[in-house]
Amino acid sequence: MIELYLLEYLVKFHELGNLTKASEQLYVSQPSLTRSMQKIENELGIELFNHTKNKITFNEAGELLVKYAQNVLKAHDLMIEKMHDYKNSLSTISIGLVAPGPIFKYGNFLYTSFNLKNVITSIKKEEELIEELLNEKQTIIFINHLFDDKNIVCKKCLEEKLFLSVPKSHFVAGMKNGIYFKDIDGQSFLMSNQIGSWENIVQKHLPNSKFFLENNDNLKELVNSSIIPSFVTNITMNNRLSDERIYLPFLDEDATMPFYIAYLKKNESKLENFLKTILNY
Amino acid sequence: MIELYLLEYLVKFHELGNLTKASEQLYVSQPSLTRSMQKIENELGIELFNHTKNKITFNEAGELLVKYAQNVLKAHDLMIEKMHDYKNSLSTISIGLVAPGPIFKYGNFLYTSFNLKNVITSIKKEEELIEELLNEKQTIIFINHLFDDKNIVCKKCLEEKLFLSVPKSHFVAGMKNGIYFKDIDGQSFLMSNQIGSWENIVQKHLPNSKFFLENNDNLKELVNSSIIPSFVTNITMNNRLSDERIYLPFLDEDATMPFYIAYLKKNESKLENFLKTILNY
DNA sequence: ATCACTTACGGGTGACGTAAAAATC
DNA sequence: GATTTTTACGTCACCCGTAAGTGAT
Repeated sequence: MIELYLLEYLVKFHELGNLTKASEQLYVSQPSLTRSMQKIENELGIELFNHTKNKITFNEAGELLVKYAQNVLKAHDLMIEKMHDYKNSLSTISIGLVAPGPIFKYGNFLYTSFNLKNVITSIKKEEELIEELLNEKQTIIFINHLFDDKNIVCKKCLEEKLFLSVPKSHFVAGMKNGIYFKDIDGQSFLMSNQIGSWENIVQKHLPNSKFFLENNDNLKELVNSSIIPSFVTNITMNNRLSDERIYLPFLDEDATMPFYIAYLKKNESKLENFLKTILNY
Repeated sequence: MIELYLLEYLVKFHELGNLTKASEQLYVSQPSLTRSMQKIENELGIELFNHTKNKITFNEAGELLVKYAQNVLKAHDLMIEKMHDYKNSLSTISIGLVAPGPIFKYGNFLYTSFNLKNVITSIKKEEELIEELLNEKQTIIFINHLFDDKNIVCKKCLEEKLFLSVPKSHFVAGMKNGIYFKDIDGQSFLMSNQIGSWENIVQKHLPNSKFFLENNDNLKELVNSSIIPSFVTNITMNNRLSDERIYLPFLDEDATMPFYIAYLKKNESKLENFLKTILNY
């Protein structure tokens, strides 16, 4: 058996054409390379090089060996790469959501509950999330309805409630008990472009309104410097409170969005810490 | 870099399911295998096994690694095999002949002149041999005519002369000076089935004769126990002489067959010993 | 004189085997 | 009690680096 380190030396020597240069790149001494090449020749019992007094070059057999040695090293490197990928996948968790609320609420716990390097979150339709959970493309999903399946655990974990955010000067600012969608239909709104299933709800109940979609990075700043109404929820409110604005709860039933957490039964033990944390929260 | 011996241990362990059995087949101690498996785990930084107190089994990552490790070992084995094939080809010489005479005459020198494991001889038509020599499918060919080519060396080396072999009772047995083909046309003959270009000659000059073709293994015995005429040559005569028979030279010009040895100029140095031996013989 | 390869020599890492312990069946 | 894995420990192989040697440019 010709060990990989020898094949590595051989290929590097072939690449650079002389032992001295190869030894520098391999961080070994040059005599060590001489010995290694001799060792390969002895082990195979085939002359691989033309040895002259101060020059060593590959003969036909040596060139042939290099070709195959490269394949062996490639196979080894692929193995290492795939195992690292696998390891990475073990420390990666995929969270799927119908709306971003649960991430705002629970995001921090993901990192404290696991030894995670990567958290992948994606907002998708409920049916798609369920399919991906069953295919193990998602580890945890947050959906709006109870889903019953023998392989899945699904529990209610959260209610997100919608609030209207208006400047104090707005004509509805005095309605402290809350308002209904119909009271403000036709107005224009600043709104996040990543709200998932909330989008259906506001468009259904505010059919005559216009929405200025912004990504989350810009939204808060825009809202604070504008008199246009916008939305917050009980979850996002902590981050977005502004003294200049009044926050009025929507009183419609649809303005309360339930979240159900779902995961594969077989992952229950892995997720134990996280589940304990969020369900008691 | 995970060295091949570790991968070999891993795969054998996977194959046999426990370290003790694997250690027996690998001719190492069992603790050595324990250490090796730990070493792989450490090097990859991934848990590969379920360690219980007296049982160690592969987990998902371990199974994955085995798959890739098998590929690496396969690549290594292929490399070794191909290099051995190459080595073997270096110690193989192909001799092509238009007729078997030169092999009878020089065969032994092939083995004493080279470090040969394999000598491949084949009897073919002259044109085919020349083409194969140019394609390097033949190392040396023996043909009946001088062939001129800038890459080829071609020299006369041998004359083979045909003799009739008849029982003492045969009607031509008294013609001590020799005979002509025409004197015995119409007779039946025992003859080797591997005579190459001699076949054309006897069939041309003995158009009314019948030939019983036998392989060389059987021929001598058959001839000795029969009264049927047969052939020998100055080369094969040494092996086939029988007191019961008379050997008469054919006097026709065609009964003397010249042989020319031909080989590629670039191989001259490799063949030096052999050439020196046979050309002076 | 410099460069490139080889040989010689001494040192340290690490892979090995033996022995013993721990745990399961 | 037998089997299997793991830990402990001492030994030895072998791979390495330094230094010196040999030719070639």
